[in-house]
Amino acid sequence: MARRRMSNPLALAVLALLNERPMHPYEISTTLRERRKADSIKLNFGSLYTVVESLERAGCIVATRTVREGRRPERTIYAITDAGRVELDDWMAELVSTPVKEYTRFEAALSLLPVLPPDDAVRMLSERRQRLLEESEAAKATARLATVENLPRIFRLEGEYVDALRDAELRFVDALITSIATRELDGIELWDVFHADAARPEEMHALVTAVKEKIAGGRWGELTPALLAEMETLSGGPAAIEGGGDGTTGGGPR
Amino acid sequence: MARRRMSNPLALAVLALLNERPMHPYEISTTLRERRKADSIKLNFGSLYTVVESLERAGCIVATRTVREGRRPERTIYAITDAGRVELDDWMAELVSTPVKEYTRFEAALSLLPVLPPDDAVRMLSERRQRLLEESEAAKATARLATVENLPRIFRLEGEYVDALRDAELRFVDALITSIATRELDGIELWDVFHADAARPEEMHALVTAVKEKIAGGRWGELTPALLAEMETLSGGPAAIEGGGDGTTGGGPR
DNA sequence: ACCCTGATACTCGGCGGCGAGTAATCGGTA
DNA sequence: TACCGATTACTCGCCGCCGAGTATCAGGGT
Repeated sequence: MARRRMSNPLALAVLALLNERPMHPYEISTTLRERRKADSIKLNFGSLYTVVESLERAGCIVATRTVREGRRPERTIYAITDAGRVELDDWMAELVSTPVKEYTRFEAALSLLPVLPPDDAVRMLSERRQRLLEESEAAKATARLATVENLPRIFRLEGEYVDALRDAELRFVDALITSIATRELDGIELWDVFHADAARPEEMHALVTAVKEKIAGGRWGELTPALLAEMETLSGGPAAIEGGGDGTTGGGPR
Repeated sequence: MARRRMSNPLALAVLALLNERPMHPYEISTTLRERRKADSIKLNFGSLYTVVESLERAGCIVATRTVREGRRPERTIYAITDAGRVELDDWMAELVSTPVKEYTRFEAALSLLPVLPPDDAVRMLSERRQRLLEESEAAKATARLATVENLPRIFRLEGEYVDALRDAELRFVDALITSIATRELDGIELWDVFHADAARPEEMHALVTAVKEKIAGGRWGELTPALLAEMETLSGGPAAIEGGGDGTTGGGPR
């Protein structure tokens, strides 16, 4: 039991299917597609065979027999082991009970949004908003159809989850667009400045540094939960961090 | 320009920083941490150097000079190119304007939730709920501190985004827990049945198959937007898909 | 004068993901 | 019967990701 958990959720899906009955990898893949699991768990052939092999090495599954029908290629049939069943339960427990940070592209883009001129940002955010609206409509239609077809909600939980997240993102994008367009967004004048005067990187850098000095007395980039805790435990004034600014490596806003 | 876009958002962050001024990779990494970008963009040393090398191959950045201070290891300083600036803008535009499906662990877990007994599921979901609540509190505190410290909202957009998503997830989990605990969840009797009678995989499989037959006349797994569109364009009755059940592998449409 | 810690600045080997490629068979058609 | 495309069932090799490891130096303490 000294092994580290696999990271690919596809392995979890494999365990879940083999927990129903033994299968060969190709059947696993078709079943996954048939049950729409592939919408929630990234599936492709290469990874599937990699993952199966790795599960076998870990002792979670065993190749029971290889069958050949006619002169078709051999099919290796795998079955789950007791260790595999334990792993399945443990892994599910961990995934359900413990939230972990996931890095999304849009979050990355938002953190770099100031590299775009505000006008462009509004235009692109509006495009995103439009696309999200369309997806949301399609999702609602699918949900209606699911109801009509008597598909119990149990089998659509993932769908409802992504729908909920999409709607939240939609509201966020909506509000963001408005606050930029109406120029209510706090700090928008800084954003303008990055794209107005600073035609050359050199000047831009000077501006960024100047801005930095004005925020929190140069202690920018230290607004972490850790710092917060520190400030609250140390009763009294706002925690004089050693030495004002550092000067050297100092960079842009954030 | 015949190259395909890189997939690692870290490369985007590198471009964004080099757009301010030339740097060497290690300084990029420290700056990224300093500005808290590493909270939104996965950063580690290995990937950083891989990504820099790959950007250089693509002509987006160039090594301008290598400096050595004292007998320290050499520092290779990179600068962005015109092609790199174009790439930066294009990539940002794409990320902001086009939503793409991201696979999260929790979505995967939800899609496999029926492998857990309902009681266990409630317990684990409650644990998640608790953890999310704590994260949410910490986030609110951080936000307050940011306000106090005069950090303009522009530089906290990513944070507000993840906060919004977390709150949405919290509401979803809350509702889910309730609907399972009160047994209002549609289809919960099926869920019970998986864990009640079926002590052995064989019987479980029989049950699953039986259930499958009852849903939408065996056409389970076909509830896709594509099918929906098809049904709506073909005016008239609910689109008699060719032949009732297919029996064998049944490949769902997609 | 000596050591120890921490920051600096990468290097390297392995592993996992992935998608194009392969090869055989089945079913329908001319 | 000959052919074509779809389906079945994988294989292979590249490349990106990653984190532990390495080597150097500055600064502070004793």
